[in-house]
Amino acid sequence: MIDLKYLQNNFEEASAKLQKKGVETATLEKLQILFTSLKEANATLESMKAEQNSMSKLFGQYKREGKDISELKAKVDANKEAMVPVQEKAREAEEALYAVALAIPNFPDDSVPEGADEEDNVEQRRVLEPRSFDFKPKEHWELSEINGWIDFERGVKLAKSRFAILKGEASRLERALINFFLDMNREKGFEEYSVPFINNATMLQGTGQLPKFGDDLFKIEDEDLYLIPTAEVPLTNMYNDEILSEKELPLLMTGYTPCFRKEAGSAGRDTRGIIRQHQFNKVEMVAIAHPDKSEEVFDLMVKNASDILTALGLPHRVVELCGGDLGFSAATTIDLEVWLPGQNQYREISSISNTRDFQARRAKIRFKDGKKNRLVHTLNGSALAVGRTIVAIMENYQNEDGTIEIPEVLKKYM
RNA sequence: CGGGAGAUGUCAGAGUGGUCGAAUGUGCCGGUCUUGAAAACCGGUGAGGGUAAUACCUCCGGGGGUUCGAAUCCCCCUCUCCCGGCCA
Repeated sequence: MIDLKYLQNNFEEASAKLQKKGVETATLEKLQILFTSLKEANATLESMKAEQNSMSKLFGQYKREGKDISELKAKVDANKEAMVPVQEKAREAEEALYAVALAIPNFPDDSVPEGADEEDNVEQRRVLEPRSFDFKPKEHWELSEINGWIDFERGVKLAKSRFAILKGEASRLERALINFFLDMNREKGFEEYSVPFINNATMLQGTGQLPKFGDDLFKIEDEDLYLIPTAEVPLTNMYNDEILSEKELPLLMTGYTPCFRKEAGSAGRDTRGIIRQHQFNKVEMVAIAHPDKSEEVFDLMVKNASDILTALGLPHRVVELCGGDLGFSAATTIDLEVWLPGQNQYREISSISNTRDFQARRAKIRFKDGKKNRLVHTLNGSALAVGRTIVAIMENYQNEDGTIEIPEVLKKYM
């Protein structure tokens, strides 16, 4: 959630920032009005409560002294009755405020480039030269057919469209990649965790998926539980509603989980192959950092993800997302896009974001800064998306006959 | 899933209608003592809102109720522990 006090005191600046993300000023004006009316309602209610409290104290005193309480009782009853509508108003004001506030995206950093969509993202650098082929490289789903690696039909039979089965060497490659990623992350100081793949609504709200993006989640029937769309949710929320000590920061975490996404808005995109599935595996990095240090943690995470791709010999580019392409919770995001010769384009394989204090405010993650409690910064990034790495290996390591070489660093894992 | 017990500050744990945001111990921070450390002793130390700062308001698992007044009484829910059932 954004800082409402900041919005109130610096309205022009705040609304200019959010314009980068396409939030209309009218929405923010509405939010500001709701915030003001909540404060007013609370002020009225609290003074009435104060009066009620002090009269109640008197009540006890009168009784002890054997005084007549009938007049006091009449006053206290009247005040109590008068409080009912005020209380209702305050409750409504709060509900109305949070309904709007929780749907406002994070402020982008000042450094974030202007732009409407991915067309306006800014390429920072390329790593590794794409290999030149003396034959026409195939797409991964064609290669899958030749090697019998992916069973799309039976995946659909088991669940529905956009579910697939990996077979034999492909399945072992997947397992090898997960281990390789976890080992690389651990070497950089990320502690490994194995977490629940189902989280409750409070946690989903903490990281920003709820309430606005409930349609993208698989919900467990009759339970307050959801399949996680990313390990960012459990890893970040491990510290939900906690106060950390400054010396334990930064907390660097990594974990492998499957990710479940309805992707309600993606009909028709990447329908062929395993680029976009309802279930995919991912190894995630999450960091909880001191607000003054989150920048360097962010750089570490970007470097780590890029180093993993380099170790695998996969050409990629580093792209800074523009305001319009930035996710809901992110203040700044770097995407790593891997080269897919079959598709003849770069495709996202990792997304690394600093959410600043946006998730921390929602999830109430703080640390002791001397005597005061301050919000931490939370960061997350893939290292890496496993399914898309398989696609990248297939397309980059293919031979003319359609067979696929296994990258050197993975051989000891298979 | 059935039976029983419970949920209070970092943790342990007292508190059964007003004097309780809450004893005591522990942890943590600061100090005295010490060459230094430990021990001992002294002081400080929950969270959120509100304010220029006070005042003030809210929070004793969550929600509702009784009462002038609820950590304390009543109802519902969740979770934890023990016993049994089932089970990787």
